[in-house]
Amino acid sequence: MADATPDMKDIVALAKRRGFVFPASEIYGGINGFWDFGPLGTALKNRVRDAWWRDMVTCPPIGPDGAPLSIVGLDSAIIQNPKVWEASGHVGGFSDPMRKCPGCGHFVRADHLQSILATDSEWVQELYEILMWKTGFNEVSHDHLRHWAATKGRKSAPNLAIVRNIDSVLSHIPEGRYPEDEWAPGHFKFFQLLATEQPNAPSVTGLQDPCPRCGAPLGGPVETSLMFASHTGVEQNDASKVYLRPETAQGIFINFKNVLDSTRVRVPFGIAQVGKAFRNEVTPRNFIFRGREFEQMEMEWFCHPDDAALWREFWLAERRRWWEALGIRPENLQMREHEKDELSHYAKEGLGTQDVEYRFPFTAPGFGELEGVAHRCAFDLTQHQEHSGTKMEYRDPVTNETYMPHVIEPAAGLTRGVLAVLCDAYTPDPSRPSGVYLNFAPHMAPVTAAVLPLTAKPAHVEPATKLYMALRPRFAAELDVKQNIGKRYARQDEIGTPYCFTVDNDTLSDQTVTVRHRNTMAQERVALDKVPAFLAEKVG
RNA sequence: GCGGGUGUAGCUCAAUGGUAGAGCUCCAGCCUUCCAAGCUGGCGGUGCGGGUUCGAUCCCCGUCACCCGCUCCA
Repeated sequence: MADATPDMKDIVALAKRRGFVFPASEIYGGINGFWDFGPLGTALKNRVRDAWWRDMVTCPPIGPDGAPLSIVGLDSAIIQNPKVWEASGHVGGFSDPMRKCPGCGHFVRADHLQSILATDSEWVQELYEILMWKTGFNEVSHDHLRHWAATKGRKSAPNLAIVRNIDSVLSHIPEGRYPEDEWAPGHFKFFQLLATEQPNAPSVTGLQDPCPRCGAPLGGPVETSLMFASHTGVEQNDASKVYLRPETAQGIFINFKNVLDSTRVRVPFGIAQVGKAFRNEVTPRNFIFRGREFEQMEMEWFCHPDDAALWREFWLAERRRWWEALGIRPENLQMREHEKDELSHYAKEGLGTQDVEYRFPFTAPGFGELEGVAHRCAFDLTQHQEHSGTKMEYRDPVTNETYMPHVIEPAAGLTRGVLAVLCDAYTPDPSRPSGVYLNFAPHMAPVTAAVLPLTAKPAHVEPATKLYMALRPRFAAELDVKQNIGKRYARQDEIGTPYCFTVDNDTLSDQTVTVRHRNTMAQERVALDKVPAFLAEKVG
């Protein structure tokens, strides 16, 4: 929508009502993080997927030098040898140690605790203000601390040790000036002191870390993992443990040599794959935007390290262009460079990552990720070479140079792509009976054409059936006979069918039908035998 | 994982500690020459599990799902 942002509730309701997306396992109460695609949702997803495959593998873009790129397809197993995920860094790194607060139940990432305390804690901010104002961070005053703990601190940090037991905590906080000391106010250790009642008690091992929200001493790190685990074979033990892939990319890297040896590709070239991936997200949210099972469209572009910058720029532009070609409004798309500290483990050393983002209704006015274009360097091939002992280096047949190729990875979310296309098409229109229509680009619409006899009389149904049979082999066509014409138009509006062909009495005399255009509701007449050509022109 | 909210038919909503209703949709039939029209008929429901009660959709507890806000998002 260029104007008002549509309501996500309405989109979810329409998606279910018309068979795009259903809650998974709905009759059993559903299951958090999973969704089922209905008939039209499947059709739409296939449209997006097929467009990607066509534009990546069947007919890849023309490269900077004017020659078509070389990209081949792959479909690897969802379950791989577990060593794949150790080598890729997912088993070790795809988990964040979390710490739980026994006081308020707050869950905080262990490695972010200091920065969260420094910037996102209400009670720390209060202390900052008091200490800044009173002493400029240079001095600890028991009077100030005592006053805060007895008043404001009771509300903002009720479980902080100094609030619960002022005298005991003050007794081990030295008073005075020590600007360079690590205990100085503003340093992490100072807040640890405030959170620790008896630092030397035998039952307590050193200083406590306070909860940013309530001040209670945080519990130890809890191991979490975003990896779905399963077992191969009927015996379930550590040796049989396997993982469902959290990304399709590794299937490509571990087949790098196979593809090289079995096809005639030469660097630079790409390997593309579409498939399911699984992540145990902490909080699945926002409809199908973040599910625990989702689908990816990933292409790994292997190139000479010296050319990585060139190809990165190429793919950044190309991928944004591609999303626009799906019919998504350009103003709802943006590119965003990742900050240094949000770069993935495999992209730390490279030229950075940029996302293609879409303005989803639930992120508006902000944007949410559709696709990431990452410079993975030689990280993955190097890791697999080390872990597997298989040489992954590439020997250029012309120059005889041997090197580890770098990888530019455009990794797109198919599931998110479907959501973006759906949201972008959703167009409320109070002036029409359905109140809404889906403004899909004609080539993306699940149903391209509906053939509608004006009445259910044989005189109308017979020519309509004939037309439908002519369209069926080439186009996603529907024949709908039942109900009055208005209801049928309304239904086609709601599922986003761009063209309806209606057979009426005039058809019988002059062999023409009306074409009803979805967006304008305008009608024009077209000869029966010209309908296939009409559609072919519209959907390419 | 935390806090708040919601949960009655496919959808929108009503009602009551005592047989759960309407409109629209959908299906069948009639009628109908272009935008959910009209007539007749039909399908279909209290998220799930406990508890209190003679009796629970309503009250209580738990659970599940969704929404909002946190948190998280290699």
